[in-house]
Amino acid sequence: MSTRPLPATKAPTMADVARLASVSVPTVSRVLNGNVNVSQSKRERVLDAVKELNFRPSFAARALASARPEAVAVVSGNTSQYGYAETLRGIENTCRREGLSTIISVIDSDEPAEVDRVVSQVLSQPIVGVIVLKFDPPGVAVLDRLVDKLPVVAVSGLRDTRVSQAMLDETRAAEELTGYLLDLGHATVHHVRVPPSRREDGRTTGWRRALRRAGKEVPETLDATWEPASGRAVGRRLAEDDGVTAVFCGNDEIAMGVVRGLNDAGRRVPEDVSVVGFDDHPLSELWAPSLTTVRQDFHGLGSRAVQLLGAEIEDADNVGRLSNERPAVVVRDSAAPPQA
Amino acid sequence: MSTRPLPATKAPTMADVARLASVSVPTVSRVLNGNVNVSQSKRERVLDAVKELNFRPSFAARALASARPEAVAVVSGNTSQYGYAETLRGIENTCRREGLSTIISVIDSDEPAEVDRVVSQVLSQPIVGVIVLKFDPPGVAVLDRLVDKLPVVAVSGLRDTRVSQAMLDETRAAEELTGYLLDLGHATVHHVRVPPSRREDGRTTGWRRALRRAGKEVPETLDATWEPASGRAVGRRLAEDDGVTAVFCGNDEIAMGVVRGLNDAGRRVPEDVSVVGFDDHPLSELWAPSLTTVRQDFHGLGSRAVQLLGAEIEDADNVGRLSNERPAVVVRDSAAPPQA
DNA sequence: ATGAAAGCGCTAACAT
DNA sequence: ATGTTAGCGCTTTCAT
Repeated sequence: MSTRPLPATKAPTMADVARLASVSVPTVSRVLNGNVNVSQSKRERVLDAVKELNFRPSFAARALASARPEAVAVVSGNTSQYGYAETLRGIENTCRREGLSTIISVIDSDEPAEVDRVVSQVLSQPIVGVIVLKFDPPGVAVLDRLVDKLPVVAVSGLRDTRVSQAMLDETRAAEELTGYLLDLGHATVHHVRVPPSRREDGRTTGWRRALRRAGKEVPETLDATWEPASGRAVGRRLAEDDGVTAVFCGNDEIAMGVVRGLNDAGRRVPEDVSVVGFDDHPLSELWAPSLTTVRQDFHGLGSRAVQLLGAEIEDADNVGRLSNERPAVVVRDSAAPPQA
Repeated sequence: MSTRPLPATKAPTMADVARLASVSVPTVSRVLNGNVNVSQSKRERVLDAVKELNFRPSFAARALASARPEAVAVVSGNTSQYGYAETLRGIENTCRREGLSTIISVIDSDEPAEVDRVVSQVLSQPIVGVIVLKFDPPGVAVLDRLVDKLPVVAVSGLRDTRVSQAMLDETRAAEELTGYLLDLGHATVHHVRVPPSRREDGRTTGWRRALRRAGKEVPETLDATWEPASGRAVGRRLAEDDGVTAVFCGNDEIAMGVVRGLNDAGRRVPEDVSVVGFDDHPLSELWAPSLTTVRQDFHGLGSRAVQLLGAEIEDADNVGRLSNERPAVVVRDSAAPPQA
């Protein structure tokens, strides 16, 4: 029952299969790689032997001998974050459909040692290319080191001309969302930032642009961390300022925190102040009030990244391509016209 | 700028390094694998050559030649789920500290073809062992196929005697949480289940046990999906029954949905009905009312799984071990004594 | 259609 | 301390 076939009987090799089927090793290889010229009888014997021995080809040996890698590496930051996780799923699904494995390397910080470790790990693997989720500084750092070494596709919200890139046009979406708030009649829109990947996020840029274009005052930005609770503190602070009637948050989780902080201080949403988020987190619709936000198709984003990588590999000139898509504003209940 | 060194110049091999440093290949290998007997001068020449050529050892070749794998495979279901993602992070971090890579295989369904694919992918990799997240049927199916083939550690809430296992004692925790509700004075506690991995979840078992032990009536269970929105529908349904004063939900996201559904129907939480969840999701504290729940240390769970795997590899007798931990009830605002 | 031979890039004996 | 020789498990010529 709970005993184990002692020293984990060594995995069978192709030679074992060949012996059992009384054929040569290359014949086994031919059978397993589908296609070509093998007589029906031998094919069957081989298949039987494979089944009997429960043979699995060694990924390492295959990669080494064929020099034709069949995996793509993905470098990602915090995988618990909703957007990351969904994008990863999109990449994984699409790769699978293309017959590629995905090897995920997680990177937490942009310290040189960490970046080194990840770069090494990626480059030492038999891969066709890399997809870097560069929403954050570690991602950016890794990308910088990988560019021009092998096919790389970046996934992010900001354009980077050195590589092919799958994007969600955060800037335009943020501009649109801010515009929506302004159209509702708000005098200006305050902005709570999530930790930016470079100098400035697309979300912040879009917000600023919308305000400028409308000739509105551009208030100081407030900063949140990735912790939803940090939004709550910001919400309380915001509640102290009567001039605040509309707040655009860097993501939905922060928005939820801000709503809560505002409520703590006795301000109602959306009656006293409108709050909008970004991402369309699965809980946004359930939140009270349900959150007006921007829907981002992260899963599709991952798919597009894989397709870009495929194109780049097929044709080496297919580099520096852009696959862009504008996220859609989702109007729900957390934003309303300002009260007289 | 945006051009690429044409046909991606072939990666340098150890032989290239050896040539450039005027030493033999094994010497390069010795330098790179740390330790032993290499003269200072040669070591330096090798290191310089490595740097100049930007050499990275091939993972495949190394695995093949040394037959000493340095990766662990992780089989996981839906990685967007909070608990999965956190456990994965724990595994990843701990493996990294042990110098192991992690290879993640995602499995969505328990269809035989899918299970086959994942099993093949896992077994063809040069790995020391597998960690299976068996919270759901696909995980269970994979585990069944992998047992006795190589070191396997299961991660879940229910005991499985065939393998080593890192657990969170959901049953006891659920019992405790239900007991807490009963102690508050509720006549009984209703239960909304999340999709179970086997016949019955530990959460459900613990709930039932607590009711039985207190001599209370055991109401019919209600079912939710993994979608938080499904909880909302359940909440509305629950609101129709005046006998419902306390609800234990299979996870926090469902609990949030249930609260919302109850509110939709005009019932207040916790005044009219108490609602508790499970997991201590990052948003639970922010929810209004903040959710009474059970904190699960998923990150630690992942760590423990890796340690178990380590122990099993060191000593083949170290099989079938159990690393258990009881999650802690977190009292917040969504549960209160029944009114009148 | 099939087998023999060579070799992928590395590590592990074995010499010296 | 260092080089030489094998070989990991597979794929790929190249014969036949």
